[in-house]
Amino acid sequence: MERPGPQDHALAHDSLARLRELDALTAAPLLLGARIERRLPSGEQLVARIVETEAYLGAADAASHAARGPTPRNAVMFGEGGFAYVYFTYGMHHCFNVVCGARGEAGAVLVRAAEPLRGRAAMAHLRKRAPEAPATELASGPGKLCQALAIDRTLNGHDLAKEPLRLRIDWGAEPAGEVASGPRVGIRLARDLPWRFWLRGNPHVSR
DNA sequence: GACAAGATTGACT
DNA sequence: GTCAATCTTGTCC
Repeated sequence: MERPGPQDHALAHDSLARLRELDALTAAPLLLGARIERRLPSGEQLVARIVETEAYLGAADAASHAARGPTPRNAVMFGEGGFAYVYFTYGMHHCFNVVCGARGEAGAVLVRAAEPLRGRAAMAHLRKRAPEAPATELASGPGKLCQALAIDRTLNGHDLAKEPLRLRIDWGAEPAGEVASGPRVGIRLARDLPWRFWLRGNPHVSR
């Protein structure tokens, strides 16, 4: 492969363009191993590697926010792939999703857990944990991940090819480990669908 | 305008 | 294992 250079940004953008061609169910396992890069207002760069995802579709998925059509909250899910869908829930937590599919079709991949690669001390601070807190406590759940990476609703609809929140996907990479799947967590409807994916044995996976 | 539920987490028995 | 915290959103009146 080419070494990183001026085309780096363009390549990153192209890699996200592929998300517009994939539905969330196809993309969810493929996003395992992808990197989230978050630039804090201070300039510090945080990096984490995705280890757990869940797929949410549109009308065909009763558990999805988009199951009953567009609303102000889920509008981003109906847009084109490669953008962030961030929502607030339980009065205190945010959840970060990667929108998938073409404009008009609803779908997103919930990023449930990630492995901190860079900026662990800053993540611990954002999580209100001691600097020496175990890395497995920092982003091992959707709410924790958003707290550790300072992701909130101001990033809803954000283009993930751009600062300050970027997603880097190496589509050609070998799977980062054995991919396991099972029922999604925390939902009431459609609990039988095995649309949750994780890297088996990875200690940063939730629960 | 009222109200129930929620793609969670952390503390506690 | 159980449970409270906390508030936005969607739905129904």
